Amino acid sequence: MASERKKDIVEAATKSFTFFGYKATTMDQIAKLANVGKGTIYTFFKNKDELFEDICITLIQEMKRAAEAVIDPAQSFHENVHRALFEMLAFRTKHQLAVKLFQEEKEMGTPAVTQALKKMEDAIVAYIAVQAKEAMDRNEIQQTDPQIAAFVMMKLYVTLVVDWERRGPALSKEEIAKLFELYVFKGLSR
Amino acid sequence: MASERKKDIVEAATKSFTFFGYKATTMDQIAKLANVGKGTIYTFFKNKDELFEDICITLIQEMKRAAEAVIDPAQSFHENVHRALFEMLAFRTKHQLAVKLFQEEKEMGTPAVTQALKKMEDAIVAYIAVQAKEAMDRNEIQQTDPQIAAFVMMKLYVTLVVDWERRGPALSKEEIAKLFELYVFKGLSR
DNA sequence: TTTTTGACCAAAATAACATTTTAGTCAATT
DNA sequence: AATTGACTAAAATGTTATTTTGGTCAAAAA
Repeated sequence: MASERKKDIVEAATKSFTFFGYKATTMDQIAKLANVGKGTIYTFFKNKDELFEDICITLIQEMKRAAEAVIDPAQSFHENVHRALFEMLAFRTKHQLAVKLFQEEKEMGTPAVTQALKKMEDAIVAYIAVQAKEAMDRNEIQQTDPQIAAFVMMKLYVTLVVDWERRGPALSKEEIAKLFELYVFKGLSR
Repeated sequence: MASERKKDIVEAATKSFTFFGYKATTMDQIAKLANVGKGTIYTFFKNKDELFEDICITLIQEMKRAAEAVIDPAQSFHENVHRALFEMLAFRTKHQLAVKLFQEEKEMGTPAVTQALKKMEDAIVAYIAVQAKEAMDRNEIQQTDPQIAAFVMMKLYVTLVVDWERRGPALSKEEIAKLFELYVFKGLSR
């Protein structure tokens, strides 16, 4: 089993990316944190970017797994969106990496980070789109472009969770869930 | 009537800000474009930033006027939002200044521009919030936080008009109106 | 042999310094 | 009283020197 070291490296790198961001994390730092010679990192990963991408892919997978753990195909799309939403709100407080990357993207615009976030966005939107399409085929929700529906949901999530904080007091999980339901499912019409 | 010159200056500055953005526009350039000595600008405006703010305030006022020209208090909130939305989509193609500032903000992060856009956002959200509040009081739409409702509408507008272009083909005015109605008023539920 | 290592190197980032550009002033001009 | 453009200090930009960092590889360790 050669990859106890690989695990150490990935763990150290994840910690460092989470605390300092992509740019401020050096390969020497990762090596030191992992108690490994720098060269060892390069036996597992071609370069810094590939190591970073590997970690991002893991993050996406974990998000997916977390969502799938609460989604019940027997339940309605509406109910599952609610469950997944709460799961993501909980996930967020645990996995600070995405939060840190979001921040680095906005205030430094590091290319590798921009690219990584784009991929995450793609994965999330694609995932929601599939669920939405299925719900439409089951005639559970209105017929509309599933890609756009997924994109709008993701953006609304960011709007309520991240953007709103700059205008008013941060919203509680319950408030976010209520508002998400209002705008995505019910609409303002009476 | 001393202010034929002031008008020239404001016109020249508006043109330059629109074509080159805030940072790439110099006071010398504005003076030359307006056929005016540079000092003259400073008899009307304390500094570059104040001149810029003045122009931004005018833009906000024009947007407000354009919206109010199509809004009919006798009509429903729903109908008025539809009208205002179309007016804004038309307005956008005319007044390229906001578009240019949006771009400069995203790719350069010029502080003065960030601040100006924040003010525009505030003005727009405040305006929509008042309309939404009135509609709620008339029991025309669901009771909810009008500030958040306004914020969500503005963000949805940006999502559909600007952000979506990076994922799929730009949406037509009609498509945008349909989607806006779907998510704000009707909701996905059947 | 295979895996690990850290001194080593080229390239990139940063700092230090020189040069140019620009916002804003004001004495002279109209 | 209004206008101007040469002028200045400060900011931006360009240039060069210095340091940092990603990535390599011959040697050491396993």
